Amino acid sequence: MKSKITLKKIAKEFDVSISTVSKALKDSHEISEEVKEKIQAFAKYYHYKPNSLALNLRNQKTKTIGVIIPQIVHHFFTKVISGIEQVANKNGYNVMICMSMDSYEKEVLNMDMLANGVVDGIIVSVAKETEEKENYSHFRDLIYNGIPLVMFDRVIDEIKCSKVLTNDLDGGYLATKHLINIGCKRIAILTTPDFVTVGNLRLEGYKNALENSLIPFDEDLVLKIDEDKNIEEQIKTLFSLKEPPDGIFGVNEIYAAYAMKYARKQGYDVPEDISILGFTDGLISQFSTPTLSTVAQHGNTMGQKAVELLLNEIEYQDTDYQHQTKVVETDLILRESTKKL
Amino acid sequence: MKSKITLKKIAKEFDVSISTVSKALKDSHEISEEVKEKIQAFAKYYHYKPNSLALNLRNQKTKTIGVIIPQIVHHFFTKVISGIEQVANKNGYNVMICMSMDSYEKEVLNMDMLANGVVDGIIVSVAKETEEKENYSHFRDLIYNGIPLVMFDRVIDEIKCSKVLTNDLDGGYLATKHLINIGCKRIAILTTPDFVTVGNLRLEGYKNALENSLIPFDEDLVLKIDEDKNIEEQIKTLFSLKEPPDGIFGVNEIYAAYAMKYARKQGYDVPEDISILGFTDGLISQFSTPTLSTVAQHGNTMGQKAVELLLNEIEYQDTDYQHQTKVVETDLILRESTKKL
DNA sequence: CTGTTAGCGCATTCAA
DNA sequence: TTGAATGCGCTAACAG
Repeated sequence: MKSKITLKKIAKEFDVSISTVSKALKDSHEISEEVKEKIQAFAKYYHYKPNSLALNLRNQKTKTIGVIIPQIVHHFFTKVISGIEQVANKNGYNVMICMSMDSYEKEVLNMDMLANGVVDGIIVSVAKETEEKENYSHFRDLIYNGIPLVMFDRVIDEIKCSKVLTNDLDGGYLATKHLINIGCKRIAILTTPDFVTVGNLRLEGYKNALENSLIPFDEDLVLKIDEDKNIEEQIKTLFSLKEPPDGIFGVNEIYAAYAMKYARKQGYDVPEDISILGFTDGLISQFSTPTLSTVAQHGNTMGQKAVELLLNEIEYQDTDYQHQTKVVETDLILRESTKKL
Repeated sequence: MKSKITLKKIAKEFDVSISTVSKALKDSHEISEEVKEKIQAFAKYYHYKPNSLALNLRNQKTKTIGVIIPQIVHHFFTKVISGIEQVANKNGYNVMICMSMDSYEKEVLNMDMLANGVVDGIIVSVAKETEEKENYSHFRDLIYNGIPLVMFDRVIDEIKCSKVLTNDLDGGYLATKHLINIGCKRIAILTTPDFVTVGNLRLEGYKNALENSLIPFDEDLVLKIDEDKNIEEQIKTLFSLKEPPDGIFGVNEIYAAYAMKYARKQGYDVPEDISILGFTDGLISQFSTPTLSTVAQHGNTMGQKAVELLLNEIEYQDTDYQHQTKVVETDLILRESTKKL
């Protein structure tokens, strides 16, 4: 293995000091043309590149931002990351992605690792387990240590930092309202357990829409999916009701897809007998049959905004910068799984 | 902003030397119990964590591995990354993910950045543009500089490094053979442009299967998709043939899904009139209607193997370690889009 | 025009 | 038992 070329080695080669080399490579006017030329030529020939670690240590910054997401196998997060990459790169920053796998412990480990000088700032979408445990001290530590933090999508209200979120309340409302408008009378919602904030907000939006249309809320139509158990089995209960639903709102596309699959298997026609609406515009929605109407979440935009906020904080680190919360609106994308108006 | 606590600060606090603190925190026997105790307590209270940059610089290693993938919005890559994370973490390594966006330039930039001391080794799946340009000097430089490199899925034969690949040839064969077995007479293939190796290999497998069954190869049934153009339009040509296909093999699940969508729109019954088979077992395959039969690619396993190979190389860096090539076999997953045997 | 020195944060060898 | 010195690779202020 050839070890990398360093200033020191170049210096030895020409029998000059390290700083001479450093300056020569920066094309400093302090150095004679002659020396500069030969040093530059030599460096180029050997593909000299300053060692990032040394630079980072010296400058006390790394020009990279860390991202911690629960799962990468989710289309939404994948879109967010693309958005993050785009604007980070444009601003000369690199991106380091870590996964918490929705585990509190892994989230803490990743944060610790990133916080120790590895990145200039961190973007997080909180792990489910962290939301469940409500143990947020690692975020507080981070902020206390002066490392800029931006949360997106799954955020913690109590933590004071910039945030980017989907208008989940509104999204839930939009979805439900649309189902009502096309004539659904019994609208079920497939949502997450209570501790998942975004699920809760979408549920709130659902309730608001019902109330707004004077439709009584029926507890039986709320199904909180436990992902550790068989999802189909859980959906079954909905269709076993005395009065089964004629409309279903799934708070993510997987739930909606499962519901649609089950309904069709039971002989329901979608959307004639039952309309189904999802959340997040992923590939499943586009390729399922019938294609799935859904509330689009604009993951790309969220990622972009998150970086913008973070870079602001990184630059204004000393002055007292005001934390901001950006809300990204949702859109209804109507496809085949819901009846036409 | 409170700046992070360092050995220096602790040293000043107790009016001892930095090295004393360093040793105390390592519970060295050289330091008196008394001093150790108070220093450790202090460090704990202030959440002291050694600065990674400094450690890395000193140790000349970072305990992180870099991954460069073309796109993150692909289910396959997402699975690979999960596999990589799993075994990397288990071995105390962190993972840094970069995207080349299938661009040669971004691939080079990312590699340069990772190579400058940021990571101990790199795992790559080559960008399309790089395959097209056949410009591989950045890989050679990397190897020349002694940085371990492992390629997966989209690999370059000429570059000498460890590799993990899907048995694309066999996968293509399996898929085609199955279509033949269930009675398809005119089997079309939806593949990539020539320069994409994996597409080519799957096409080879397709040809082999035809030959093996004494079915003449028909150029008209080979459609090389240009992703920059409208995909549906391109698929249309296949169905406008005098003798349209009764079986379609798509070299990835998107192509297969598009084909199925189009066929159904034209009134074909899948699988009665036409059988469709994809490659890569992603979400689309599972949730489309009918569900898509496919050649499973085991992305997770590939990721795991890639890290294993890389870690080997990192450890045996000085000795002359033999590069290995691991082939991950494919499996046929039969669902509803192909006729039963 | 060139070199010396100091420092970023840490670990380690050697000296006291 | 403690500390001073050295080095990882680099830059920048300051001397010469």
